Amino acid sequence: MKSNAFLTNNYAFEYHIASLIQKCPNMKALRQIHGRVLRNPTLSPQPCTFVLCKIISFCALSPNGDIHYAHRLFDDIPQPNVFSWNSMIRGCTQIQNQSREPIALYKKMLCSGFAKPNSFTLAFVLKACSNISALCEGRQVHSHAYKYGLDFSPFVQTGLLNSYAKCEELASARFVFDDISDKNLIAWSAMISGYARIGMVNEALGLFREMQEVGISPDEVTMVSVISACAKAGALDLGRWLHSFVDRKGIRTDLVLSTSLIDMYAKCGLIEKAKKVFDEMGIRDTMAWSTMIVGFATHGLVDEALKLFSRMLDSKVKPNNVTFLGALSACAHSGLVRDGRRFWSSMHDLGIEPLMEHYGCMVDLLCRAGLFEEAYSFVKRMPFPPNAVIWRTLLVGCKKNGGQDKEEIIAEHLLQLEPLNAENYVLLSNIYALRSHWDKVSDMRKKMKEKGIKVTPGCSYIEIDGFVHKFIVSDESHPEIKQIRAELKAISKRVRFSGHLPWTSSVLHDVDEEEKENALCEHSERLAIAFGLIKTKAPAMIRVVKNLRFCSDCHEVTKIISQEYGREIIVRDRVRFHRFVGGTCSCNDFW
DNA sequence: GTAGGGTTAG
Repeated sequence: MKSNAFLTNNYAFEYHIASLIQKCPNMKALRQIHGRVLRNPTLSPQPCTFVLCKIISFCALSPNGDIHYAHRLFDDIPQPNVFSWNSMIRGCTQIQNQSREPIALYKKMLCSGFAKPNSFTLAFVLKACSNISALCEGRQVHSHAYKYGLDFSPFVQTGLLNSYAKCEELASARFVFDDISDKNLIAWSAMISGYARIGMVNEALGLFREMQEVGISPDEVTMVSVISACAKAGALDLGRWLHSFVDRKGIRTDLVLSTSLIDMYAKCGLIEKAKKVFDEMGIRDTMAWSTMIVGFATHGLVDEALKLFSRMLDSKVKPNNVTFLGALSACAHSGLVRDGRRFWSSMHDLGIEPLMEHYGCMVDLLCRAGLFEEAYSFVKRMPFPPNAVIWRTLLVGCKKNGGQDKEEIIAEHLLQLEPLNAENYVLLSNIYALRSHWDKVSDMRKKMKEKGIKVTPGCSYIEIDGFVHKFIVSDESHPEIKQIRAELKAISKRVRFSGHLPWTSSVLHDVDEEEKENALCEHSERLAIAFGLIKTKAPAMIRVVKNLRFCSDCHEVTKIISQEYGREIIVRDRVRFHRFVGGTCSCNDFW
């Protein structure tokens, strides 16, 4: 039996070692401490669990640690306690956030039968589930929370909420949230971010108001979520109001919050304001620079984007693959082939490996510039198989710039990779219609029917008085649909009177011209613009966000509306911004 | 006996 004096000495040594580990700067120093522990006779043959846990914890969690070293030590423990399991689970999540390993470790822990999970374990493993959107595993952990009586831990609750939200299981996330009896700031923020991430802006904003009604004040993290929700929905008025809220309440505008504001202003069409927030930042990281560059690029402001890129290099902040995507897409939107090529080679110089998206940008750049053959051979030389986006870009290139002999082979690749994507069939159908290959047009329609493929419905958002209205193509559900239809008729008349004939080739259906024209009028962007014209008075600007590419007839009509109604209209489509003023669009019809 | 939830660009 150990004497009390021995125990005291032992504890004193352990605490001494623990404090050394706490101050440990790197693995070299840690190894020395480890050696000292191993040489201490009072702890031999096996250092006591407490000290070993501390060592494992450092190796697994410290930024200067070494997860492999942690693994080796951990594997030598016959019966690890819950603390060391937790350190390993958390450590693996930190090192590689897309890994399944933490979940595998958790399963091993349960199988080992020696350690019972605690609230830390579940919180860590839930984080790992969130990272990889593992819904099944998240659900299992949920049942374990009940089993081990940990369902009341606020950490486990937010962990569960988050893992459901990351899997876009908002109903389950909400179920967990509603079940929390004493909701703190973190729980509210987590729920809000869940809604925000999938673009449910009204729900996010509703909760944002509710949390304040029950006396919880949002902090900078909450603000980032709601502001990014506005960015997604293009809700400028709400976004502006949230910005003034930040100022009014004295919420700390940190790097992340500033970046979300830049993104929000850029995505809501107010690029000048985005620039102002950017200019006022004290410190800017890669993400802040990239957000601003991508903002300029989507607005077609290529000079600004490229100048900013050089400034970024001057200020010694390293660009990453997103920064280059911004630069390359700026070039693509403006047909700057030489600059695009320059960026492409400087990526290699900086050791940034081009990803699929970068190849996509280059193919887009070459196709838009009319260099179809070059784009095609560029794709042929890719070091990995091209994805559907790249084949589709090439196909659009064929449609505009010849290369008809390659159409069939490209179509084959595309349909092989994405046999169920309606967009491909619509595109092919349009190309065949353009070439008057009516048999192939009807073949496409038949294939879609056989496979049960539904076209992704076009959907547009417009914010009026702090509420985001959603319109789906041929939508009947809006409460004011009657007035909207009347307005659409009036618009049609005025547009026709100005000399525009509808470009009915944008309509796939095999129907007569009048029906095609009607179908065009039902496009979601038209419904949203008509609603904007009803609900606001000139000269108020109209801002619309669309989930798909702008339809070419709607683009033409919007130009005319901007002139006829004296309105500035900004439409953000899936790819970029279109700013219509006095009958012209900022994209110069190059999109 | 040690530790921890929510946030930004494509």
